[in-house]
Amino acid sequence: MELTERKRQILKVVVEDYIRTAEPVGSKAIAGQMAGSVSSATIRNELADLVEMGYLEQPHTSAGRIPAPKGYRLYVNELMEQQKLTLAETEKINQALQIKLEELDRVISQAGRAASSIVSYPTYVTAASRKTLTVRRFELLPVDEHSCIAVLMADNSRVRSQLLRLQLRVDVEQFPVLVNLLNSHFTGISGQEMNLRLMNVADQIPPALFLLLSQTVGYAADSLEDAGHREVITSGAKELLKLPEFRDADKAHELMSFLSDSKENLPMPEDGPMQILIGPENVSDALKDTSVVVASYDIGDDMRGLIGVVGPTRMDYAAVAARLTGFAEGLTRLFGKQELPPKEDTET
Amino acid sequence: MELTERKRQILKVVVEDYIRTAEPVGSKAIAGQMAGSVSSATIRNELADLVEMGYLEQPHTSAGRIPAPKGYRLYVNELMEQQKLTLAETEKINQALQIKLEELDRVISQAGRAASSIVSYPTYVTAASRKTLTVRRFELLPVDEHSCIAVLMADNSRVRSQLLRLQLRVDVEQFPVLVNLLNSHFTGISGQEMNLRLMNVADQIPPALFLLLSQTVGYAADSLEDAGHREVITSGAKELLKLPEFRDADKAHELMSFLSDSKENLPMPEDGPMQILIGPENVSDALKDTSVVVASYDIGDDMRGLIGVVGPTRMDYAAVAARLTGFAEGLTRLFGKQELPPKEDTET
DNA sequence: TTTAGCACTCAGGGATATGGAGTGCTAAAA
DNA sequence: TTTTAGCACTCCATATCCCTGAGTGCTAAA
Repeated sequence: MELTERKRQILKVVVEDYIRTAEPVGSKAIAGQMAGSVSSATIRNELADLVEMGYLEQPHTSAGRIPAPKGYRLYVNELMEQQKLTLAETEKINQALQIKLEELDRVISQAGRAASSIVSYPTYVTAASRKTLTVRRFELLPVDEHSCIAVLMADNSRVRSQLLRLQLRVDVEQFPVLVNLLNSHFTGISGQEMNLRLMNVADQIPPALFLLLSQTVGYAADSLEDAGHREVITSGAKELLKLPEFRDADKAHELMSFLSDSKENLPMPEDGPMQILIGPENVSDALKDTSVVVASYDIGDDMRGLIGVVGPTRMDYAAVAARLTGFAEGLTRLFGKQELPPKEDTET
Repeated sequence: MELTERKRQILKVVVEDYIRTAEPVGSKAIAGQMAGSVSSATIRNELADLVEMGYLEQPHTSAGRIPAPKGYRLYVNELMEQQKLTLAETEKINQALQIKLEELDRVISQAGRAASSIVSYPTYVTAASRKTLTVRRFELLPVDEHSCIAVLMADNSRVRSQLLRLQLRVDVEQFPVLVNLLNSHFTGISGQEMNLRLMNVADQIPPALFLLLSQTVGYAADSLEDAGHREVITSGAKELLKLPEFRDADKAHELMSFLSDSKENLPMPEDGPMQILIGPENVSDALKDTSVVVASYDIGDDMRGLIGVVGPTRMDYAAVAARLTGFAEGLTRLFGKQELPPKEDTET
């Protein structure tokens, strides 16, 4: 059977109506919205065809039709009109992005919350490095005879520091030696490699120094791993409760547990700036009845972040996609504006 | 009317039964649990008295009784038996506390999640400094001509660092001068005072230096404020959905919004190691129908943290109190074990 | 190919029974 | 004076039934 232009029109109306009302839509309502060009009886014939072709579903005889996943897919791919953000919405997004730049992960989590409040669905955010991070520079600052501060700067210009406890006493004059060693042999390599090289120098320097060295390297390796790690932050799960499809507490609980526990399983598509996953297209079972819209944004320094929205299959794809894209662009701009990850001074 | 011992017994049975089942409890059931010493008719007389005295309530004629807030209060104050944790539970708590010590706020949020999973109610956690923090030591490490790293160590031994961008070129030789100035004039004082002193030195040093100085001081002041700030982290809100009293999505949504938005209003009692707030005893309207159990724990360095549990008025006070106390003690131990906030090395 | 008409289906909602848990009260027993 | 058994009464919860209205599928005419 052929998918005529009229069928497509009808499908579009059904999807958009159902997105709005969450109620099955009937032939009469469709006829009304199609400017009276055809009668409801004709629509009914078309609807029957669309059901047969798998684009629509019927909860029971004598109910209206609701879109099937295949119908949503067609809608998203071909029927959906690019929605433009109103000035007010753009404004709102930009306002939400007036984040004081601090720790990267804080920005991420704030961004998630802001996004969630804008699309009013739960969101998840993540930032992942595209290439493995390395340390660009080490520094060790003696504090007292029991401790010193290790400072390291990654090759994405992020700085971390940590107080280290000295297991064995280390002479202050030895510090420059150690720092030299670190900077000459442990920069520009991955955490694993660091640990390997550590073995090589084990018997070439005194034990006290080696202990401190391995502490520092251990800290560095951990930091790198941490920064490269795909931490996922979810927010706004409570928005689910507003939706009629999650008024059932059990369902809501199930999805919320999934969102807060098994974050590794959240969709992380690699291709393109935006992707929409509809119902059963999701791999995770918990998401089989929901749809996910994911957009990616660029952080400087070869990092790439993802920001996703989880909602019912009947979510307003056009609106969410537009807002999310706007948001991702905003984030890219935000991070692009300054290569270094520093703060903006509040006053002075 | 007098509150006889038997009335107290009955009250206790009612509270505990209701906590377990969330259903009004009737005279017959009570008689059964009181080892048959009296008949249900007698119980009924007593129940009527207890209602009159305000300890119990009756949803409607011909229903069983449920505890009134006053009844819970008496139960918590006098009737409740100190519950001892089983070995398995202690074990579970200790296991949950095997947290790798990293950033303090991460520990806090992890602790919250762990606690929530143990008591299966939503929790909130916070850490607040008892006295104002100050910087003990400053350090500035030149990176290149556009940037340098500021490292500062607070008087609670926590170390933070940040890449600073140089607005004006600063000669490398000037760095020690600046560090000296910082360490001699800006240590041991609060953030506000720092900004004041900044004014005083404004015209005594070259502009380039002053700019960097004020950047550093600004960063320090921010960090101190941040650390002293009462950030509240909530977790486990989804647990609410399991409870019959929150099967109504609207109610659940309301409370969850409160938990995630208006964190400042969460109860922060100052007295004693533990406190229980029952229903209307809560100040916030959103908590009028819920109870809160809060325990405090000691972080070293004059810091004090709070960990609270939010649940229905019918929550199992004895169990929650015991677990929460255990948890708070565990946290105190955890922080006490090592004055310095550093990590334990994972390997080597 | 489209439309009007008509019989048919089914979910949702309101009204109406019915069962059962639990009470309050009274009068007798301890 | 306190406790207990007995009994009538209350009221929620559940099930049942019926009805309405929206919506369909089909047929026959335009």
